[in-house]
Amino acid sequence: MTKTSLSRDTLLPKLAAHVLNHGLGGASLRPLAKAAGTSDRMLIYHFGNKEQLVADLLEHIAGIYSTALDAAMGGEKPNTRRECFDRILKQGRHPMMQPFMVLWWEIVAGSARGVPGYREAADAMMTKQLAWLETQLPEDDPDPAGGARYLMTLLEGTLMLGVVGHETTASEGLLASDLSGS
Amino acid sequence: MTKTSLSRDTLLPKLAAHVLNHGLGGASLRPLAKAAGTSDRMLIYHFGNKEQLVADLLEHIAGIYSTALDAAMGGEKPNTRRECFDRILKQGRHPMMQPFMVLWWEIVAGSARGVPGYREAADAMMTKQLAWLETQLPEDDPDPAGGARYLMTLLEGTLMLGVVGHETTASEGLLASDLSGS
DNA sequence: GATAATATGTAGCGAGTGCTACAAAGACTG
DNA sequence: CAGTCTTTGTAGCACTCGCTACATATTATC
Repeated sequence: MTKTSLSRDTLLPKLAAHVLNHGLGGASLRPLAKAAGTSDRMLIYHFGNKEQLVADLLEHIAGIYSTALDAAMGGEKPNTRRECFDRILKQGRHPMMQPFMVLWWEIVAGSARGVPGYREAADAMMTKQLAWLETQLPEDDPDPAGGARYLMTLLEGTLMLGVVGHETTASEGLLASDLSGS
Repeated sequence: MTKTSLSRDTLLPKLAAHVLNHGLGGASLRPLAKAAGTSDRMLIYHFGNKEQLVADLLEHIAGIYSTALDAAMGGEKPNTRRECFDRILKQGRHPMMQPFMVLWWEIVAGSARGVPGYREAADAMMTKQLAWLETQLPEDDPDPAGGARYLMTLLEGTLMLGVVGHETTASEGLLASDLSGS
């Protein structure tokens, strides 16, 4: 088991990197294997079949995201929800985050379609992000749990509109009036 | 041209029906052809290649959606934005709408990934829906354009959280306090 | 009715898919 | 050293993919 799981854990980061750049649904064994410096034969050997590979990969990516969020924690807290929203939105739109965002929408779509493993990964990532968002709210926020969910709803809606080419007027003009308090 | 486009127009509804039930990205020519009562050979003949077929299909589906929205228009207007939000959310979560919603997230994901044709379709559908949403706002709404965008952001965020298994606490608790005025 | 344009069926190509059978090399254990 | 177990390479299978060559109907035009 030690050797096997060690190999799997060695493979997963490289596979995840490839998936972040080329997508998850369209990925096939041979390109994945080449990206990880091995063969399709060995991927099946280590993961059993492709469905399991995808499931493990999703779990691994959720883990990456989780640790990234943990690393992003800390620093001075914002003073208002609006400030919190803007800060996170800016981070979400950062070019560095784009491969992850693209993959995120693919995961959402797979979750909606019922592709095995996708919903679990999406749920895990969303739960983690909600917990993280709670810690990012202003110190004096009257309802951190509810506020995090409200902000997340607004955030994801805004990001989605951006993906679709409606980042401009989307929520910009409106948030000034509605994002103040709870 | 007449015969050709007539055949194309005959095919498109059946193709769209199949795509709504089985997805767009994973659809391949032979199953599509069988669903439309023809052959892969003829699909290529009528559309040139698969990319063009997908583009035409997306445009056709956007058209379907547009007319569906037009048909849904009318009726008494809601009295508050909150009422408007609830009504549309309920409609969006209706089982009858689910195939369309599933496809919608696939289109969003394709748009994010840059798949040819997806972004245009997503943009068209979103633009149409925003225009429709403006007409659905309360008569006395102080800022219909902005309000539609705000509601759309909230709506799409809520629907996305639902797809991912977070429909419960998502925005429910919060909307009471924040959705009142402009 | 000859000719041409349009429409459709049959068969298949080359590439890619997930996955497996077989064999062999290496490592570990008695 | 013999025997066993883990890891890996090679080759290939049965299948699907988008697409095309070729032949043949069907229809329109002169």
